[in-house]
Amino acid sequence: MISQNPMAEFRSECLKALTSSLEKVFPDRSFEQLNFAKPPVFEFGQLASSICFEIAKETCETPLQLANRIVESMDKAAFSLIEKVEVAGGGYINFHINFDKFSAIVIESARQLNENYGLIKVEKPQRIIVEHTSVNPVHPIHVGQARNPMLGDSIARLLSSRGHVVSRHYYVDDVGRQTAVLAYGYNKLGRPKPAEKPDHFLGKIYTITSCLVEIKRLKKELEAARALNKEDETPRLQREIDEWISVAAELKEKYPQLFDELLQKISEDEDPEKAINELNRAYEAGEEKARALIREVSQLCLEGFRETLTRVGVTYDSWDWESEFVWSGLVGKVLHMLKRTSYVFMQGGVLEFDANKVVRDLSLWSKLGLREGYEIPSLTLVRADGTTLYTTRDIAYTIWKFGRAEKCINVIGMEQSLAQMQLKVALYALGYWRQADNLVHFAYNLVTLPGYKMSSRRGRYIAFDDVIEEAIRRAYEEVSKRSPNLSEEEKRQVSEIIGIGAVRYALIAVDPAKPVEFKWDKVLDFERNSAPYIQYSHARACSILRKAARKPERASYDLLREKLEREIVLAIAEFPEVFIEAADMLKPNIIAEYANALADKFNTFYNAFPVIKAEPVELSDARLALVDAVRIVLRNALNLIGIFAPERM
RNA sequence: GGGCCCGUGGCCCAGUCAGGAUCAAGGCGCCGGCCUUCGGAGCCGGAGAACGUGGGUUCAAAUCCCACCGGGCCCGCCA
Repeated sequence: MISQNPMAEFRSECLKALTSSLEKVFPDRSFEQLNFAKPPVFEFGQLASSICFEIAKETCETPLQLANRIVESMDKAAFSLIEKVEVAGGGYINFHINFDKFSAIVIESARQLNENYGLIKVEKPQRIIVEHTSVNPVHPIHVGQARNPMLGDSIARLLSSRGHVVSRHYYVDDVGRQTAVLAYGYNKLGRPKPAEKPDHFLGKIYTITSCLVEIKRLKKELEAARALNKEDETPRLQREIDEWISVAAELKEKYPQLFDELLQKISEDEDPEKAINELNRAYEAGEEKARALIREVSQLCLEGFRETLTRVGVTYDSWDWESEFVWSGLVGKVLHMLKRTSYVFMQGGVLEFDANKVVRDLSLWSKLGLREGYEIPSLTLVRADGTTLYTTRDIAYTIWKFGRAEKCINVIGMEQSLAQMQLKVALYALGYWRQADNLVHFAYNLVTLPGYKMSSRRGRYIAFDDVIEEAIRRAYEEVSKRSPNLSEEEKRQVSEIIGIGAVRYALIAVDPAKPVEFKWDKVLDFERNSAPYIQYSHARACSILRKAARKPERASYDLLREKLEREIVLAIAEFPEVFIEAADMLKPNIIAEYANALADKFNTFYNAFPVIKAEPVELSDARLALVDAVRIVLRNALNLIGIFAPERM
């Protein structure tokens, strides 16, 4: 017998047993929603019901007496996967699995379904767009931002394995000030061909340009403040100038040649700030020269991103250029639609969206998870110079996405929660109720550096490429030390897999709501509770199977009597349910935890019992099959979070 | 000032949304063992926790409710 989801079979048998017994004991009462919990320890059985504590309130019996009556009236003859039912504690009903049967089903199911084991499909697949990464193409991706593609890609893998039709989108933010700043500096330099990875090269140009322009702007502001005798403004401005000057000193130190060149070229300009704003305006207007320049820079930067992300196993189905939505008139159309609602007003020359009025009129508080009466700030839609803002364009983009999917998941840092909420409110205001309900902001917390705050504008960050490089370097050292027999080629391949796995694992294993503190030793961990540890356990399993050099054809699963063996069988049986929860609740981290826990059990087993040399051969074969099943589940779990499972390492 | 998120042994972290049972699960570090088998990136044992504080709900609270304290983020004609 083969089962897609063995634990669900056992659960449904328990439910049937409990329900029919309850009907006998309480003919007049109906019971809805009977839940089973996993008992704290294996000896208490594998599923438990605490229903008696609830019913006891309505009767004069104690939970214990009730539990005894219910268990007594169960039809034991109908048990198949249930070995026995016991009353325990103050009135729990504990269901024990019949492992003689169950082990056979679980192990054979995992082995036969193989790469499909655990990946239960939904009944009604949806078209889902997962938008993730979307780093502005003005500097290399840094570790802080890298958490995004790791989470986004894992979510996409989970949903796709769940049977949904998933499309991975990268939203290229080429409209806006930052890109204009970079393009301005790049143009000043005469559009040089990068001699290094393009995003790293452009990152330097962006930071230096941004810094120089900022200093110039602040100095002008300071002069103006002095001229107008605004004494209260000057100290703040002076402080800001000082700070940027120290950033400039850092940059000059790091990139002397590039710095001097940009300083000289930018000094020639009377008002760089104005030039940048003009470039931004021209680009939004779709003017040819601006288009050519900004697209060239952005494309160049994205080449670098693509290289980085492909290396860690992240790819996209669509690269959506923000500018397209402006040029195609979609943003304008959406603005037009918004203007026709009663939720838009002019204030000081800018167009504002009154999100709060929408929330009040439509009573959206509970939908947005807010306290009733909370006032949500308004959103500026259009600048005084007629250019649009990020969130405005995002409204158009979101509507576009919903033309292609029923559900949209935006993987975006939690610092953008308010903007994402305003975006959602705008959809409600426009009458896109279904879409708004299906717009998910998958928020995650930051990656922090112990010493200082990461700031891409100040050029203070650790590039993701450097982290990957370092991870692979350390993995190589480790592999060379531990597996000197591997060929040079194999060592390189394996260290790439291990290094990248370690990084991916570190960035997704913690709850996304919590911040990750970036420490090299933590991210590049090769000990327990890490990708390398799980990969190692997988390689060990492969090694046993290789050494055995036979198929486990005479396995007698009822010989798997050890508690540890049964715990492993149980863990394997639970994998499909863990997967369903991870996919439906968007929780990639529980896959990481699960894989780690299974690897723990497997290593303990490995240490405690012989497999190949076990006697009799029926037991040896059963253990071999168990090892094979563990191998399959570890690999499937790792693959769900984008980590390869090597057979040797 | 308002909103959102987080607070679990020296450090990191699971469990909190769907409340349950013996010691609140792991990891790092620390102490002591295992070079006996199939890979020591491993295994076994030990010390170490008022689950931020105070109330409340419940037969039962790390988990739900209220208040407070501490930390982060946001409240821009940035993204």
